[in-house]
Amino acid sequence: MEQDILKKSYQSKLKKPLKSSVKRALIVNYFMNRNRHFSVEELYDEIKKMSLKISYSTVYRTLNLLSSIGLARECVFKDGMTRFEPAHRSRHHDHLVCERCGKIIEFEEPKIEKLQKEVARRHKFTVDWHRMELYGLCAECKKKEKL
Amino acid sequence: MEQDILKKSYQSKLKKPLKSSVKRALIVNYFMNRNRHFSVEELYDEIKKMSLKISYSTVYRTLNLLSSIGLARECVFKDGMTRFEPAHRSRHHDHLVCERCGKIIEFEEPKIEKLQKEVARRHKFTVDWHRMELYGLCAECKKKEKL
DNA sequence: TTGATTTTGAAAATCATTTTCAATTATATA
DNA sequence: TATATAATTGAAAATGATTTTCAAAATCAA
Ligand SMILES: [Mn+2]
Ligand SMILES: [Mn+2]
Ligand SMILES: [Zn+2]
Ligand SMILES: [Zn+2]
Repeated sequence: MEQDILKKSYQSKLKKPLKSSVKRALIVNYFMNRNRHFSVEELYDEIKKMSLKISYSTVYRTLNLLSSIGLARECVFKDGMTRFEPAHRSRHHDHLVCERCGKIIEFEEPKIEKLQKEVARRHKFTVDWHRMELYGLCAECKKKEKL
Repeated sequence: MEQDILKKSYQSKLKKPLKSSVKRALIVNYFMNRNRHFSVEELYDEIKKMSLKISYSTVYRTLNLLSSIGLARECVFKDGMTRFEPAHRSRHHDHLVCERCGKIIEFEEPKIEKLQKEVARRHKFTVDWHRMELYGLCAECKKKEKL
């Protein structure tokens, strides 16, 4: 099951034994089967909906764990809330964020990535990671706008 | 004095009269004479250093005011704290952020901006604003690294 | 089983920022 | 100049997402 991936990855990096647990299994399961961003609240509500007990502490702890071992990617958009996405489902990408409906569109643009490296080189800067977000109106919201 | 620019701009947009005030003058004065980002704490400390009384409420209020009428630009980097910069001192640009020493380098890269527009068009998305930050090590920190 | 260690959740803490509200101040007008 | 009106201020409380604390519950190795 999914917890094994976690255990292996976790123990190899943090050398602390992991005990298996029902709560963590739930969270990891939700996580592994998502292929897009989700907020902490979204995950929390989903588990609550199945009438299962869970606390925010545990949710945050587990998500941070996944993040610390590189299984989860974190993004913080304009609204300031942390969202997570499984790193194994997609490689690096950037985001278009609709300020009306909140939709998040992912995109890759290798030409931009290349130019970013060029900018860094020009400043003798070593880039570890970056974020790029374009905010505005998505096609649907623009359509509604016109009525 | 500087408050006049503010008053004119503010009243034309928010049609509420602005009374002049010593505290606001201090903040606006600091703001207008900076040509790079500063944190709220930085400004607050600076005014305190001149042994002048000021409260964070007033600092936040005034900075938000400058922001709301477009005189200030806000950026929130990885650390989650809001920084401000005077909009009249420079046009749009993006940032390199050193994760070691906190240095912030500004850059413009028109080729990237053009490609961003292209991405947006491809998704029928209308971009209002964007942010792009490259995080890593600056040249100086890299040098120290090697010792 | 036992004993050691990890996990959990409720409640408290954090921390930047905002809000509240009563007191102070500026400004327009009489 | 005095007064009325409206804006400004700051202390303290509120906010809200996230983290921490800590005692109780669960897991696991021997
Ligand atoms: Mn994404
Ligand atoms: Mn800048
Ligand atoms: Zn939309
Ligand atoms: Zn540096």
